[in-house]
Amino acid sequence: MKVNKELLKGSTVILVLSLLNREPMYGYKMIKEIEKKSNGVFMFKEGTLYPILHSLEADGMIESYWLGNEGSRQRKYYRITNKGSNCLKERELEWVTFRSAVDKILTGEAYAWL
Amino acid sequence: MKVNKELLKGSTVILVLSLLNREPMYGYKMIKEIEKKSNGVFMFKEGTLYPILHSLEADGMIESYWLGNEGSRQRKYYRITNKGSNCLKERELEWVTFRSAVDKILTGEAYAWL
DNA sequence: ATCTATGCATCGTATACCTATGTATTATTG
DNA sequence: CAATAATACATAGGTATACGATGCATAGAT
Repeated sequence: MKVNKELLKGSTVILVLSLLNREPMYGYKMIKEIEKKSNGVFMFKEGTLYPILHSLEADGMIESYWLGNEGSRQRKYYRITNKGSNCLKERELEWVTFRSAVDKILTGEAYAWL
Repeated sequence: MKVNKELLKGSTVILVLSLLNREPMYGYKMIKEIEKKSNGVFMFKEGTLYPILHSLEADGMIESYWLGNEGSRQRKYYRITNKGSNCLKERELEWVTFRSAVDKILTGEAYAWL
């Protein structure tokens, strides 16, 4: 993790949902994808990701199914649900709001939108 | 708090240091300033801010001094130290790194800088 | 044959923000 | 003038969450 790990808190769910919103994927692949797409900034640990996936599934945000290409290893794929898709939209808005608020304070700018 | 409070984690220190980097300030004022500058997105609680201030002071990032304008109420002002100023620079870089990494994943873009 | 990478999973721990609470002063308002 | 709200500092305890460590198993590389 290149950045303060505390920064990551609160962003994990949106990152996972965003990945699954593009295509169904299995856990291990997500870890690699997030690392790749973030240029190594985020390196999710199994102990971080799997509990999130289980929790998102319990909340009906994602669904899982086992898949194995003829005789090969079984992988547990996840796909996003409608509920999860809606949740993602809210979270994206939330992220933009959060990001501008931090930027505003860091730049010393007040009362300006985006 | 308009956004998921978990998002805030890891950003509190940079917000406090950034405020104090402009001018010395006392705790209660910081809470109001952060709320105002973030357009109400961040509403720090006393239970959040004061422990952070004490911790930053213990780490030598900020210094405190009591000040009361002729007979008025005493306020505990904090000013940033050189160490704190350097820390802020690192944290700002970290924030930009984090922000672009999240944005990259949300937009699905890979291998692009800023 | 051994080591590395893949792939899923869980438990305990540390961190850190919030809630609740306490105390005291100053300003406002009926 | 009394009551209330705002100001101002502080801390204890609860809770959420990511991480470290660990375990198990298969597949590929050397």
